[in-house]
Amino acid sequence: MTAPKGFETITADDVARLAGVSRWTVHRAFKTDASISQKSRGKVMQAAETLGYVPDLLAVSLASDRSGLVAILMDDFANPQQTTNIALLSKTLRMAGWHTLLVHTLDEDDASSGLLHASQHRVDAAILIGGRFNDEELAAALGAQRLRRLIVYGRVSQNPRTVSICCDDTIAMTEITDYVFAKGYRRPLFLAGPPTTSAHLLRKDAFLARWSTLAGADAGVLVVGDYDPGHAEACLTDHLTATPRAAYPDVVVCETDAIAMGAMDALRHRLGLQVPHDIAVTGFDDVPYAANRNYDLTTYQQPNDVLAQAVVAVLKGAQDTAPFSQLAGKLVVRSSA
Amino acid sequence: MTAPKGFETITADDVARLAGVSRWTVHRAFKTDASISQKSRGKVMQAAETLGYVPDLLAVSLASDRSGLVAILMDDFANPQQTTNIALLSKTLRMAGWHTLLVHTLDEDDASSGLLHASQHRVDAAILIGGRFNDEELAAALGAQRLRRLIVYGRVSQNPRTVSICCDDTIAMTEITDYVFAKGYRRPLFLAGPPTTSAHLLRKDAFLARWSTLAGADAGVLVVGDYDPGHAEACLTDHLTATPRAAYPDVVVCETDAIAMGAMDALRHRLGLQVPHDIAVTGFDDVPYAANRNYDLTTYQQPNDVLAQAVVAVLKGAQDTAPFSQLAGKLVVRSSA
DNA sequence: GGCGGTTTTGCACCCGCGTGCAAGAAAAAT
DNA sequence: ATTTTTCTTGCACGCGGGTGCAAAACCGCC
Repeated sequence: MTAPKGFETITADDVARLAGVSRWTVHRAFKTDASISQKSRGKVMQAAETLGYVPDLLAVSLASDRSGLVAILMDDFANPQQTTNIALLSKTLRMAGWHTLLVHTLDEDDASSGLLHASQHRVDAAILIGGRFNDEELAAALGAQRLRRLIVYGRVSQNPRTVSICCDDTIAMTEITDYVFAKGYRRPLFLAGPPTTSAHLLRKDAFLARWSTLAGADAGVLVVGDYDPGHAEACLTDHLTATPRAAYPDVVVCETDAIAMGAMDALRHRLGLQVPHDIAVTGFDDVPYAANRNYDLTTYQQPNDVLAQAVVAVLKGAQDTAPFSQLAGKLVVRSSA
Repeated sequence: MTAPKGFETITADDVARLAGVSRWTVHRAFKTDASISQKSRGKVMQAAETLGYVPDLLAVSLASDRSGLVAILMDDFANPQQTTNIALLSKTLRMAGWHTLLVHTLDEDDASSGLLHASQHRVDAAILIGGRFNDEELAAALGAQRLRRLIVYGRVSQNPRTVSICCDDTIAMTEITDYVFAKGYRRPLFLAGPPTTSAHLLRKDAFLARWSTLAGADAGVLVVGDYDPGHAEACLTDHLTATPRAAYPDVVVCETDAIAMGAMDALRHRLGLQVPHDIAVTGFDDVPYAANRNYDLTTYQQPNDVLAQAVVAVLKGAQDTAPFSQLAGKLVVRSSA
C-alpha cells in the first residue's frame, strides 16, 4: 500500500493568484471585521472554494501567537469522573473554538514534563485534571515556562498563579453529612483517597468537622490509597474483617463514587452484607454508573456543565476568579443511603 | 488576579548570542547526528541551559513539515472500551514521542469537520476510534484534505487509503460461538449494536455463520441501536417481555461488553432471572468493569497493547499493512456463561 | 611552509501567515 | 473640476527555526 502522498498544499498565495489579488487581501477576506470590499471578498471566497483552501493553523499560531490549543493533562483514566470530565471538556472547548492537546501524564512527577511539552506547543492554557498532581512540582514548572494560563480543574490549588475551577467541596460535603445525620446514622466511617492532594482533604475535613458538630463525637476514617474501586474494595474488606461486628459502621461515607462502588462491592460480595440495610453508603461525583441498579448510589452531583463553561470563560479572559471555586452542585438521593 | 504575563520567549538566536556562535550551530547542537565540534556543542548546551531554552515546536513543525502531532477522533466517550483505548493510545504515543490532539466529534457527520481541523494542525496522522464514523463521509474528507495517514482503529475499513488496526473479529467471534455451543447452549440471541458501521457486521455475521454451521439452525438477532448499556437493558427487557417464556433464549451473545452489561441488568433486575442459570451472557472487549463481581462476564479480550504498538509502527512508516487487521486476542471465561 | 582533504561553520532562502503602515482608489465635500 | 476624506489594497518585516550549499577552519603530511 502506498502512503497517500502529500497533496500539494495550497496556500493563501495560490488563492490570491487565482483571485487576482494580493495575499493580504485573501487574509482580510477571512477576517470578519476587516476592511475589504464586497467585490474582492467574493472573488477570494470563490477562489478559495474552488481550490479548497483552508488556512494553516500552525502558521497562524506562529505568526499570531495564539494557538487555539488547550492542553489537558490527566493522569487517572481509570476514574470514571475524570473520563467524564475530559469528554465534556473536549466537547465544550471544541464548540467554543479551541482544540485539545491531550497529555497523558505517566505519573505524579511527569506533570512538569507534560507542561513543558504543552508550552512548547504554545497552548493558550493548560488544564490539570485530577488530584495526583503535586503542587510544588507545579510551582516549579510554572516558574520556568511560558504558560499563559494554568487551570486546575476539580480541586482548589493554593498556587496564586493558577485558576481553580471546582465546586465547593466544603458546602457539598456538609450537605451530605447533614443528610446522613438526618437519616439517623450514627457510626460513620469515612473512606478517603490518596493523601497527597487537596480536594479530598477538603472533603474529609469538611465531613469530620461537620460530623463532630452534629454528633458531638469523632467519625472514623479509613484511608484507601487510591481511587481504584478494586483497591477500595480490598481495603474495606480487610478493615472490616479485622473489626468486631459490634463496632461496624452503619454508614460508609466515601470521598468519590469510585471508592463508594468499591465499598459496596466489598460489603455485598465480600462480607455478605446488605446495602443500605446493614450498612449504607454515600459517594461523591455522581458518575454515570452511580445510577446503575447495581449501585443506585446516593451521591453529590457536581455541576459539570457549569464547570466546563467556566473554563471557557477563563479562556476568554474572565478575570473574576473568585466564583469559580464556589460553584454548587446538588445532592442526589438514591437507595444506597 | 493578573494573568501571568508572557515570559520573554527565548529563541535559538538568544542562545547563539550567549554562546558566541550562529543560530544554525545551535540547531546542530540539538540534533544528534549533526556535524558539530564537541567544543561548540558544549558552549551551546550550556548557554541553552542557563537561558532555559527549549525549541518552539510550532516553528519546528512549520519548517520541517512534521508536527509530531497525532489526532485522535472519538465520538463515544460513554463506551468504556473506547476510553480505555484512548488512555492507552495517548500514553503509548507520548512514550513514542508523539503528542495527541484529541478531537471530540459531536456526531456522525462531524467526523469530516474534525478531520479538517486535524489536517489544519498538520497532524502526522489521524486515528479514528469507534464505529460511528461513516465510511462515505470519510472517503470524501480524505479526498479533499492533506492528511498524511488515516488510521481506523478497532474496526476494518474498506477504504484503501486508510490503515485498519484491529483484531480479527471473525476469528474472535467464531471462538466465542464455539465456546457457547460447547457449553451446551442451543437457543442463542445475538444483541447487535448500531447497524451503520462494519465492526459489528463482522461480529454478527461471524456469529450467525458459525452458529448455523454448528447447530444447523439460525440464531435469533435483536438489534439495539446503541452501545449504551441503559438502552440495551431497555431493549432486551421489552423484547423478552413480549416473548413467551418458552421461547426465551438460553444465552445472550452480545456484540460488546457495554451491551452485555445492559443485558445482564435487564435479565436480573428487570426480569428477575439468574445469570447464567436461567440465561447466560457473553460480551466482547473485556473492558475493565467486565471483571467486576457484579458482571463477571465471559468475553473476548482484545490485544490492546499490540494494537497500540501497531499504531506506533505505522507512524514510524511500517508498510506491511496486512497483519494489522488480523491480530488475535483471547477468550476470557468467567461465570456469566 | 604549502597542499589536498575533512570537518565546522555561516548564510541565503523557505515554511505559511499576521501586523503596521503607506500608497492607491473611490467617495464625499467644496 | 478640484480638494478632502474615507475605504481598499499592497508591501516590508517578523514569528522561530529547518534546509542545502559554500566559505572558513582545521587536520595530517610532504
